[in-house]
Amino acid sequence: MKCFRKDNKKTSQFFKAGAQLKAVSDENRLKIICILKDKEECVCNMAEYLKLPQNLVSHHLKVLKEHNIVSAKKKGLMVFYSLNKKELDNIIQFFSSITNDEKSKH
Amino acid sequence: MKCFRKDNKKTSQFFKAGAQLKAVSDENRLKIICILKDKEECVCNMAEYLKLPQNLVSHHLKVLKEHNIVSAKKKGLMVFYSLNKKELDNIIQFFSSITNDEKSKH
DNA sequence: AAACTACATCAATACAAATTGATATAGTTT
DNA sequence: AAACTATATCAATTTGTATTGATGTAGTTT
Repeated sequence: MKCFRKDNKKTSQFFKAGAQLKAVSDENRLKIICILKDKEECVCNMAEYLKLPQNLVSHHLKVLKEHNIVSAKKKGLMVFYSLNKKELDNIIQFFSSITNDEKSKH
Repeated sequence: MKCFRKDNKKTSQFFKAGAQLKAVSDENRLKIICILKDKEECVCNMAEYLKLPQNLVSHHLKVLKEHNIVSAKKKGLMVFYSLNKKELDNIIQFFSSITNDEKSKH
């Protein structure tokens, strides 16, 4: 299996891709991504939309930020989050690449 | 947030999509998908490729099967698994759809 | 039918992640 | 500066999931 023969624990492309997919595969984080689809938004609004406590939303945003899926910028008291579309595209592309073999493209 | 206002727990599209993404976002399961990318394979070969115990591979295959990502067919003693590419495409499409807003297509 | 092979299941364990509640911090308003 | 607001962090708890080891089962070979 040449596609993962020399994998080495945490450095494997599969480990990294899995971690990013995992970051994205939580129900609440998917909803956050949906909220941020076409606008930036502050934490308190998202908490209201999602009907979730503020600290929980903060936590999920932290996870997304750690995986470079969202960015934050502070404006006064509030912190506005936005999507890093490029990173999302990368995730989609990696996933597509390992699921679509060449042979089936005819 | 009209995109999830009427969500009802386990029936939400976000819950379902999250569950499927979760099924796919495990390192070993990504490797299994990679193995099955362009051929079907039996459990014992996959276990050897992955250097994982057979029962663990069986477990991961079960998770993938529960989410309709792989199919199994028995041939004699062996069980051959194959990818359900259509389901994978669905996952990719759902994910693409919530991440790519219309406005950005100009 | 006994021994063997490939796979699945089950119970136990270990590990990781989501959620909650309490508190801290930074900036704002009065 | 005191009170307030928005957010982040921390510790504790709960929940979920991966992994392991032992055992069961179906089909095969001798």
